[in-house]
Parts: sequence; structure tokens; C-alpha cells
Amino acid sequence: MTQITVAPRRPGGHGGDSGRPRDPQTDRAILRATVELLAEVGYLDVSVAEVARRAGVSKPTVYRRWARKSQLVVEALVTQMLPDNATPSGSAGEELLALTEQLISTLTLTPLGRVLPGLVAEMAADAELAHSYRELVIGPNRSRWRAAVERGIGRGELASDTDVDLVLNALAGPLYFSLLITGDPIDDYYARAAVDLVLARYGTARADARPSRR
Amino acid sequence: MTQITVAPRRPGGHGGDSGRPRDPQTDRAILRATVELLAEVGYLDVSVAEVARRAGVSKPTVYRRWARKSQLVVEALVTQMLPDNATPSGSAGEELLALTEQLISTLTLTPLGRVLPGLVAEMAADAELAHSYRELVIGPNRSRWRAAVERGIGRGELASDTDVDLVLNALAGPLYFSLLITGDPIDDYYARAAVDLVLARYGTARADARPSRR
DNA sequence: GGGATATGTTACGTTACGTCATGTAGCCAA
DNA sequence: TTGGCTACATGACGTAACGTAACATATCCC
Repeated sequence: MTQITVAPRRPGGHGGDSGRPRDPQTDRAILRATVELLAEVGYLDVSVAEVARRAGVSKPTVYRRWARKSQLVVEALVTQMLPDNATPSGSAGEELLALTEQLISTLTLTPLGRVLPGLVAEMAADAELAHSYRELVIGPNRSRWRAAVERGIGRGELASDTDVDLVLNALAGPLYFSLLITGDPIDDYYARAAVDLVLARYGTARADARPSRR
Repeated sequence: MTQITVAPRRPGGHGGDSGRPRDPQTDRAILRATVELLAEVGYLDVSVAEVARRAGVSKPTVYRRWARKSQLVVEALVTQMLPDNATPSGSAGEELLALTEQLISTLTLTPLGRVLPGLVAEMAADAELAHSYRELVIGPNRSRWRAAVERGIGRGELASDTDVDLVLNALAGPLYFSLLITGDPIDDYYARAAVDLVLARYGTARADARPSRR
């Protein structure tokens, strides 16, 4: 996950190397201001004008880099994503538990939680944005989950007919559901309970070194 | 579920019975136009002006009844909700399966699916709206699911320590997740697979009259 | 220095929200 | 029948944000 960017604009269709170069500091200042504002007021109330003001930059300078507010926001989010937490280890149950807990952290501790509602609305109306978001944020995450499940199957801890997508959705879905729809707080024991649910269905005898309590 | 309305406005703070009465036809025309537009263009691109035009009504007439566009939309949605599908019957597994399938229908066949993304954004920014939506749409539904689970516990088909909220979220969450975030289509076998997941964890021996195949 | 691009400033066009003012239409009660 | 009250249509308005354009200036590379 290195240096991901969303369609950095080159006005006039050129990608020219001549002329005055862009100030990289400006890019950073804009992204920083965006993250800051997102955390304060959420997606809908972020205005490009205010972002520009805080970054000490003019509005056209923002639009020269990102064609739409939504793209700016996606890229700002990517810079805030928590790093991959070390290498996988432990049983399938432990791995899934760790991934679920990390997702909870991301949704809870980073600005993502405040941003997601507005972003969801934009994604529904802007296919390109939806694509970016899924590719940059959702995709990489899913790969890690998928890998964990497949390792579990390989070790015989999960049944060979395990429905991978169902497992991912069963663990992640309720989190987004609470965040976006019901507004209910996320229970401290959610991760464990959800993983138990999955293991009860797809876990094999060998998986009963699982970290559940009941 | 009879005659639910969202804060019908009475201008000037009066709830007076004097003066010219509102034309009930006008209310219906506005709601109908709203549903129609929602289905066509989704939440974000619904404009009150266009709603008014289609309803053959002026803009202030709309605002006289609903203080905000979002409230109008919620009420329009309520009129579109599918009716309770008969009385509960069958095993806990069958009941949950039926409820899940009905939720899929609601999200797929009614305008709710197109509306939800935009509504989610508004709810995040408008606590009052969120409250209305949860009370009018989410709440009644949840009660039915909860009742089904509790009947299952009562009949001994579900374990007595069944985590009711977890069950509801595990069945409904992934649907919203797919709809709002991943954009993946909802698999035909989702309902059955998800119910299986729940029964594997919370079903008792007695529940094995369950309608699962494997 | 000259060509090319970035940047700031300022202004603009567009859209939609939500409100207000005015005149007219329709109900009720005295 | 008359007066009071409210609904309604029309048209205009204020506000706010998006996204773009024009122009002058700054900064880079050759």
C-alpha cells in the first residue's frame, strides 16, 4: 500500500513535465485540511472553499488536483487508513477476530465513520467514485480477510465448502449496518460473538482451539 | 401500522380547525410524485421544485406540510412499505427465512433501495430525521424479527442464551452492506445461507426440522 | 530570457434549498 | 351575509455550495 493517488489532474490534458511544478506541500496541506474538516463536520458539511481556506490555498488550486470533492475525500481517507497490522498468525478464529477488531477500530477511531454516510450517498450517484472507493479502501481489506479464510481452509480449521463471501459479509456487514442505519453503538463483544457464529457453521473439530468462551 | 405521519406542519404554530382546510388530495399527489421521482432519480436528485411540478402544486404548499425534503421522503417511503405478510407460522428457521426474504424484496423491489444511500447521509446530519426513520421503518420491522426469535426460544428451537440483536444484525447487516458499500448483487441463496449460519450457532436439536439442506 | 505551467484573486454561472409577499379561493361561525 | 381565518399559486428573494473562467503573477526547465 504505497503512494496511492486518485486521478491526479493534469489540466489541459497534458501530463507535461515543463513549466512550474506543483508544490507537493500544497497537496499535503489540502489533504490535511480535508481530513481535519471531515473529522469535525462530516462529509456533507465539508465545503471545498473551507478546505482551501484552511490549507492556505485557493479554490482553483484544489480543483486543479481533484476533479470532485468526493475524489478529494476518498484520497484524504486513504492517507488515514490504519496500516496493515503485522503478519497473520494464529488460528483462523484468531485471525478473523483480529481483522474484525481492526475494522471496528477503523470505523470508530478514524474519520471514516463520520465520512461514510455522505460518501455512500455520493457513491450511489457517481459510479466512478464508487469504483475508486471500492478499489482503494474496500478491496485491499477484503483481500486480507479472504486470505485469512483460505489459510483456515488450508489448515483444515474451516470446512472446505466455506462460503468465503458469506463469511466476510457476516462479519463486516453488521458493523456497517449499525454505523449507517440503526445508529446503535458497537458492542464490545461483537467481534467475538460474530466470529463464533461463523465458526459454529464452518469450523471443523480441528478449529476448536478457537478462542471462544461459550 | 395505521396512518403514520411525520410532523405535519401547521404554520404559525396553530393547529387551528378554522379556515380553509387542506385538500387531502394534495397530500396524496405530493407523496405520489415523490415516490415516482425517487424511483427515477434516487434521493440526491429529487428536488422539491420538481416534486411540486409533478404534483401540480406550488413549492410553498409542499413546505407547508413537510419542513424538510428528508421528512417528505421518509413519509413517502412509509406509504410504499410492503404490508406485513400474514401471520407467523412454521419453525423459527422458516420464520427467519421468510423475514429475510421479505427484507430482500423490500430493498430490491421498492424504491427504498434507491433512496437509502441519500437518506443515510441525511440521517447522519439530522438527528431528528434519523429518529423518524428508525421509528417508522426500522423499528416495526425489528419488532417482528425479535418476536420470531423469541417464539423460537419459547419453543425450544433456539438456545435460551440466543443473542437476539446479534441474530438480527447477522441476517440484515450483510444485505445493507452489499447495497450501500460493496454494490455486489444479493445472491439468491443468501437468505438460506444466512439463516443456516444462525441456526448452526443457536439452533437446538429440536430445530433440526430446519429447512436447510446441508 | 523564453516557454510552459502553477497559483492567487476575483468573478461568474448554475442549482437547489427554504422563505416571503401578495392576491385569490374556500371554509366556518356569528 | 359578512368577517375571520387558512390554503393555495405565483413570483421573487436570500443563502450556500458547486465547479469554472479570466487574468496577472510567480516559478520552474531549457
